[in-house]
Amino acid sequence: MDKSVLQRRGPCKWELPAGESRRVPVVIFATEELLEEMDQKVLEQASNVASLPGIQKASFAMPDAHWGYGFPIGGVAAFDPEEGGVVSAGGVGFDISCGVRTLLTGLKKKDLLPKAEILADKLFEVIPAGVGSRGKIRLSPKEMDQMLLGGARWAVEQGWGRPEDLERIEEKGCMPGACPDAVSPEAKKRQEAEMGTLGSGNHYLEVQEVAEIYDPEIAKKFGLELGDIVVSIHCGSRGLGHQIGTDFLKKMVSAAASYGIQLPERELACAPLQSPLGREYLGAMRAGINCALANRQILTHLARKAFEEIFPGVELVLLYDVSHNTCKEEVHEINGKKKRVFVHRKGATRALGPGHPDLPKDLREAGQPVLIGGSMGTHSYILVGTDTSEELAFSSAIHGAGRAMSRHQATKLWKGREIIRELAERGILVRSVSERGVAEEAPKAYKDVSLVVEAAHRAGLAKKVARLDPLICVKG
DNA sequence: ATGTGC
Repeated sequence: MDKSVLQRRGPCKWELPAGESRRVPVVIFATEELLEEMDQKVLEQASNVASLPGIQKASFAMPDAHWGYGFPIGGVAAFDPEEGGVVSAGGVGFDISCGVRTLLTGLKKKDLLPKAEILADKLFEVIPAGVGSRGKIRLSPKEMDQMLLGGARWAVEQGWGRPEDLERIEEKGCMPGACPDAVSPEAKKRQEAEMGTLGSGNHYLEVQEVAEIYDPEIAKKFGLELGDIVVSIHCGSRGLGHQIGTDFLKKMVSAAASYGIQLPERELACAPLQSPLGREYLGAMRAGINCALANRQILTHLARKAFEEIFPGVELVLLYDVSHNTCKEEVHEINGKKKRVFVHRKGATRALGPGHPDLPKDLREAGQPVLIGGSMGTHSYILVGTDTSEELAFSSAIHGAGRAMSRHQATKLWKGREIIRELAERGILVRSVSERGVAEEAPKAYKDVSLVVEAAHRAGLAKKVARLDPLICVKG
């Protein structure tokens, strides 16, 4: 990125002032090094977002930001409905409520290693993965609507989990305000057999080791010790979320003119929060959030079954579940005034600081666990929300590394089989339905997640707690 | 990300 137009506001904070068509400044959080590597498109896209009606405070880009559809991935933007604020399908992303959850197992690495191969095989057997993968669950139209209304709470009621899991999920596992009627029949049809499936791309289920602890006090509160084995699941709302995105993008493109919104480009398609289309999208998107929460809950149930077979009596306890593709109604202090705004986080994680009332009681003092998924064969991180992130970026932080090259480029450079062998030599067992998928997800096809974590930590967006290293990776 | 796109 050409940083000559930016003003430095701190060691990890850069600003493009409001002006031209920008109603608010663009704020990029990054080290100088990450900023220089960042795609110029991030600044263009964040600047376009800054021109949308009703935007509050600033158009933000996180240290892991990269070029996305309309809004940058790693973008955060809040809109006030009273000031003509908008909601945008491209501002949420196609994989609605894609996110990460991490489960504690109580096992140590030495317990796991003798059974790692057999556990990898078992997990791969019970977790359907890959493009278009189908699970064992079939939802009738009535059940589909109940799932879209109830999220992970619905899944637990069906027997796929425990009530205490819900305490450790945003919105207690059920996003209010979902409207199944706003979800197209086609979207529902695509999801009929996809509950409890992992999908493809960078979605995974990993068995990981707590490899380093940076904040012993918080780690203890999270139940994390060095050498502990944890399970992380990264996936989203599958075909349903994707179809909702597709459907509403189309609707928002054709409606923008009728709402008198000047779009700097078509991909920024949006609708006023107070318009019928805006409300309809919010209802559908919230249903998509519930679909993702239910999906991760069912995958958790499947992982528990696999673990029970290999390690009888072992209990998988949910540490936390975060979403990183959402638009949520929240109260934030803006210019000294508490306001009700709609915060788009696209490839950005909510990161509530210590004491926030929305946190479960036993985590409130510590702050929200912020789960940062790595890519296959690389580190993942657990961070915690800070006191400063509310003021900095509506309590938001990074979500992961982000790609460094295209899928196509990656498949030219590597063969899946070789990647699997190299990872096995490093003690990482990969199970995947697609060798090409493995090549596309090669560790070096991604940016170094450690650098973006360091930048988020230094910027004050979230604080480092622990690093996780993969041992088993189940992929699509 | 996606019943992948060129």
